[in-house]
Amino acid sequence: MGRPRTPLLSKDAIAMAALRLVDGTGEFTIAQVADALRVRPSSLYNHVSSKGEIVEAMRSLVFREGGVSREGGLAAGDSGPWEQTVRAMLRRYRECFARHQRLIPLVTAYTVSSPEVMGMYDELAETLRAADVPDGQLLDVITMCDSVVFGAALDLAAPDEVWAVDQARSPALIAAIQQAGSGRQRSDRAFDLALDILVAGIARLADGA
Amino acid sequence: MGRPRTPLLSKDAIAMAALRLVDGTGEFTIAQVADALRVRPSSLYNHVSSKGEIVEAMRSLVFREGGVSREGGLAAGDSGPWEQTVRAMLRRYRECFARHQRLIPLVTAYTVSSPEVMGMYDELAETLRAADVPDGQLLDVITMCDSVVFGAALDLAAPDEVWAVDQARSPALIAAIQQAGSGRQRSDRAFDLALDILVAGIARLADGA
DNA sequence: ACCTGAACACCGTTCAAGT
DNA sequence: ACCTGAACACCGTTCAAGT
Repeated sequence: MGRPRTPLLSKDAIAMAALRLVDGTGEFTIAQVADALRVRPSSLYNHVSSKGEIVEAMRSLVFREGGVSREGGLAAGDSGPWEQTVRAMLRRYRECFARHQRLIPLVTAYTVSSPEVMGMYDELAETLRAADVPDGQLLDVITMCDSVVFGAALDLAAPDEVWAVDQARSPALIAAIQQAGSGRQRSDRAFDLALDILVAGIARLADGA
Repeated sequence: MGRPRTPLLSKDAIAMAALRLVDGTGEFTIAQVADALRVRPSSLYNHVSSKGEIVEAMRSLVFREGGVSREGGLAAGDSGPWEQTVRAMLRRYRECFARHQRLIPLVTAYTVSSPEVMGMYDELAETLRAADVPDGQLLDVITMCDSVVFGAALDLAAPDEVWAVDQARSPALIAAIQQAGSGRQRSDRAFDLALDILVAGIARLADGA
């Protein structure tokens, strides 16, 4: 066939096709992506150099789609109360992956931080510093925020049977599971509670406790 | 060759060989495991039914090795202050994976909960209930503990370059990165801080705040 | 510059055949 | 019951050949 007059592929097009596959099945294959784009597998290598690069492209795509990389109305310069800023940022961060839950295990495998994520950390750092968190603990707090967001996202991706009653043996855990709601609602509520605890903890640090 | 008089393989032997590979390279292959055990790839299928089952076997092995599944001196019946019990449990949980950091992304892919992990959640639930955390929030708190532990373990597994100064653009983040120590120490300190925040937050819940 | 077709080394898994 | 050898369908990746 030779070269087409206008390119059939692009990195973003590849990422979008792969993301659609991951959303649907939790996995993707070079051959499947090529099929979806009506192209031969080897053609992809004119635009990406490995399967891992496609994963990175998907991560970047998801962040751009969620508006995390943009300098939006919640940027560091915002003069509002830092609690609300932090809550909004972490919520937005989690929301990105809430829409693409099955991507989470894939990006967890590589912990490379794309520029989009770094921009998010920059914002968070500015906000926390403005809230008087000591420099020496800034990175630790950010690490915990990251853990909570990623944990919440993973929790969101997990099938409902994670908390299977029949596996639990203690009365306390059985009661807890029975009180809990269904998948998405429970996960959202758990995240809200985590944000409460996080913000309260940060406030204590800022007060020099 | 035919059947040997005494079996050459067992599930645990396979898991141990695979774990050694993962510890060394972050990956494992059926062929590699077979080679390490001086056996043919197809032989493994007399003891496990898939590659995924080997991952599960590794998870189980790591927990047994770390003593998480045992009913140890820190069991639910312990009458000491709940803060210390919670701290010790989560620390022990994280420690399991600290010794096998590269296993983390693999077990994160499947979120199946083995009996060993469930036993850990049972203990945690009993402790938190005894500490007067309301039933309705028990599972949310457990979810957050899980997030923090897994996040800390992932953080431990990540290469040092996660927080690459040259990627950061804000003064606050650059300062934070420069103040932070090296890999293991920083990660340990971050986890300690997370435990502080976690325990303080739980205490607030228990007080009915 | 960009798509193709053929080829490469490797992958996980199955199963009849051996003892 | 348990290891083997051969086979299967598939995998990611490379590269000379085409336009």
